[in-house]
Amino acid sequence: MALHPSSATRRGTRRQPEASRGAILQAALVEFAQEGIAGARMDAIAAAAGVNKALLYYYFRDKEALYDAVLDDFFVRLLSRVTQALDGAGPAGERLLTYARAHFDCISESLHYARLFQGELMSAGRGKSSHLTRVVERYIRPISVRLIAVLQEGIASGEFRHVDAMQFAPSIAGMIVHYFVVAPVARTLFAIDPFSPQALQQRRAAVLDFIAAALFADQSAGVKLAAKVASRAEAQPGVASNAAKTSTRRFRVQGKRK
Amino acid sequence: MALHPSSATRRGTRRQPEASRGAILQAALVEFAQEGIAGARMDAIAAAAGVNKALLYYYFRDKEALYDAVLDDFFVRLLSRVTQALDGAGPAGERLLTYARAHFDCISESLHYARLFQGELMSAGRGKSSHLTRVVERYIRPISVRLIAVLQEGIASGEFRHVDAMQFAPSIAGMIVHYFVVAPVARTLFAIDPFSPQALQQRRAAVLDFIAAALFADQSAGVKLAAKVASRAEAQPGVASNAAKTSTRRFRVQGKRK
DNA sequence: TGCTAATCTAACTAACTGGTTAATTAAAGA
DNA sequence: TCTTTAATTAACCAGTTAGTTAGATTAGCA
Repeated sequence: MALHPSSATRRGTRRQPEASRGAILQAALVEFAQEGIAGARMDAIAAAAGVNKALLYYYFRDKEALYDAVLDDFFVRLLSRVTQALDGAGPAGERLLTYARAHFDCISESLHYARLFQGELMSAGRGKSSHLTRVVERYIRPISVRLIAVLQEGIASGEFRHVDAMQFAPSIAGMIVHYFVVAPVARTLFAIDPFSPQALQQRRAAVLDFIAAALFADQSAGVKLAAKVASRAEAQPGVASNAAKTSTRRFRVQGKRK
Repeated sequence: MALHPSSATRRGTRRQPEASRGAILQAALVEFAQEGIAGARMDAIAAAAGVNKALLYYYFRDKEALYDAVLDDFFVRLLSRVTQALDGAGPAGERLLTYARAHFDCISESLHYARLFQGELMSAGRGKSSHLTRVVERYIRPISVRLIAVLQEGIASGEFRHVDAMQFAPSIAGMIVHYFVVAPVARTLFAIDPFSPQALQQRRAAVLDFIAAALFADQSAGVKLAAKVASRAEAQPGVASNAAKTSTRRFRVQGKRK
């Protein structure tokens, strides 16, 4: 993801703050997803982004701040997209399946994020992780609240079985995310490319089918609806830009720790 | 997990190879689960185990070998227990739900393992991870083969819906494992202890219910069976020893890498 | 043209980390 | 008792790695 891969980059100045910041963010995403926050190397990120390592500290306070920025970059998109689905019109069943599809699609479009987040979950383990707490409060809680509301709505209307929404909501999310995390296993187990367009499409259908079959009171009607939602054409065409939405203003807090 | 927490340990020798090796393995499990293979510190493991760091290298070739040993320690148990369930007697539905319960219980009994494995999945990311390949071939493939067989048996007999077994099998496993990974989220989101006995029991019931509802052709019969299997009393009482099953013989391969 | 602020880098450092070595201790034979 | 060997440690080392610093380059502006 180097900025000027081959061109004789006039060193010492490129004067492209947006591009630099974006390149750093993108490189950091890949590195963090692959290695985890502990395994990620700032040198590697800088090299992949094609900038000097010090520039990372110019734009981001430190490793942790860069990590937070990468997380935000994804969750902002996820939240907007998923909320749109959950707050839409139509019966609870349709909204829920539309949400599931949106969530799935959002991850397939930027494959690194699933592993990135799993990594964060790992290190969160025992003690409160400030990263995780932030993400939960800012993004996951709003999603969760809406998702549970939709579930309860469907249960009340008799469209869904009488499930425990507090249990069912994370189950759904888990079902969606899981595939992307386990992909390496699938690769060696079934000797396939789990991220090929066909594989992804097939998986998406299977996930929606699974959820619908488990949730709807009228199982066969649910399954039919799931198939419809799964095969629907893409709604969002471009989804706008990736990163570089926050101001380019660099960081520059001369607060030395310790 | 220090060996002799407070007693004036006669330094220089404890002459308890089994205990030392076990303490190292246990400490390594906790550290690896919390920090990932990259974040784990050999010094920290040694300190937690109450032994000198060099002893880690006496019993295990290097960090990676120790990591492998920790993984094996869990998967050996999981494989035996889960295989027992899948190869048991009775109709496919009962065997499948029994398997799900065994898998869930196996993880709840040693909570670190879920995160440990997720960590491995993460770092496996792109390039083939030798750790993961080993685990897949030795443990996951055998389980997977049996699980798929049971699924197909149930589908053929009409007990299950016509699902894609290759998709459904990982979905089940994901459903089971997911909770333990997402636990940190649940902790901050719902302000509960996701590992309390009640929470675990409740979750187990929900997982079995979810699976049964999605899988059985006769949904209500499946759900009923799931409830029965979930509330069944424990089968295994002690499950024998934890680690220290492999010989104590230390490593001592003077093969320097590089 | 010269000043100022934003952008960017080479070179450095202090702390850490995986791994090694040589020595020490106790138990088990001979 | 003497010797061997398994178990264990203190002290060390070489390679990394997050983070810093001082300075260079350029665009824009007065």
